[in-house]
Amino acid sequence: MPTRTKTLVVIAGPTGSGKTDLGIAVAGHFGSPVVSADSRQVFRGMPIGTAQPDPEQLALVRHYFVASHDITEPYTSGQYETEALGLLGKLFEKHDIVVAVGGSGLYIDALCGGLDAIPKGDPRIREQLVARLEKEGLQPLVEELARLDPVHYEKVDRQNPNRIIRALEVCLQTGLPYSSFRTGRTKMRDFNIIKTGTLMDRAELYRRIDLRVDKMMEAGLEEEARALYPHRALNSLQTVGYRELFEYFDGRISRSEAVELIKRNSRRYAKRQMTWFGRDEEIRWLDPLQPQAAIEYIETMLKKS
RNA sequence: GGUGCCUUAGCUCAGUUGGUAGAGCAACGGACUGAAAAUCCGUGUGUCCCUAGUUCGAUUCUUGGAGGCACCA
Repeated sequence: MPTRTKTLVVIAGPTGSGKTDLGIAVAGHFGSPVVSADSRQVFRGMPIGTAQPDPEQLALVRHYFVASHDITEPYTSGQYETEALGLLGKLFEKHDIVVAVGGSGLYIDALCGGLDAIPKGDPRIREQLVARLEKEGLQPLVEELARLDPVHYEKVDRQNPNRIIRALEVCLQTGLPYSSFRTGRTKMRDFNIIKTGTLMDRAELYRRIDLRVDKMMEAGLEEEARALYPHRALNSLQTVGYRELFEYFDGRISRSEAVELIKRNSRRYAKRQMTWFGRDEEIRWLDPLQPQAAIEYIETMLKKS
């Protein structure tokens, strides 16, 4: 096995926990760029609601996958794996250390361990399945999956339309069961990975989230959302902070209700992130407000490898 | 000061003809392989304001108190 001299430092964690600042402190210290692993910050036109690093922060450290894609592009975790891996190859030509910062657990897993080579869904097949779901309900689709892929049928969450449709579209498209693509193996990367996460007291995190939503509103989130309203059906806008404001624009809820819902949904999102990252035993949990301690930990790990 | 009503989960409240209680929201736990800030599953977390009675048994009835609201002074 070749000696791996390059290292990816991962900073994961829930929304609002201080990943961006910590990432900049760490990357700044090592003279590294930051590769974002965030399924919403990749998009252009939504800087406030997705809490992208601001221009000042972007001037300090080079960032990738921030405002890099158009909202009309149906972005996926698989595409992210390919693009981020390609980019890392280039970045490692000039840097020994690259920092990945992000809250999308699936994206981080795709980057660190890889996704299986399962075909991306054909949009037409997906459309048909969604239409059937709306007309016939979930049950017929579940039964079809039981026929086409009894193995996956046993394991899958049969009440989750997204999972059923995804598995079915692969079966229909390839003529092979979805489960036959699942290897259960993690891909070996040709770089070292130091995985860290931002750990924060729950009450403190929620306070910060609530405060940040108020600041987003002051910074013009409403106007940002209004400009995106025509695109509200896009997947990129199925996003906390926008959906709630769209409801307000539609007259379904008041402005202050929208703000409260954004806070609540951000808290729930943070909780889901904590559940995801909590089961990753490779993550070393660090205090995001102590960048110096984080840097020391990373340096210790670098010496070991 | 007087009269009436109220006090039950984090919040708003329901309820128990006396057998220690339940809704909504909030919250909490979990799942997750190309939609993942998405999607889905699960869970009541409680000095029933305090006190003394009546009672086998009081959150429920009675006495006294505390706090709140309304009206009358």
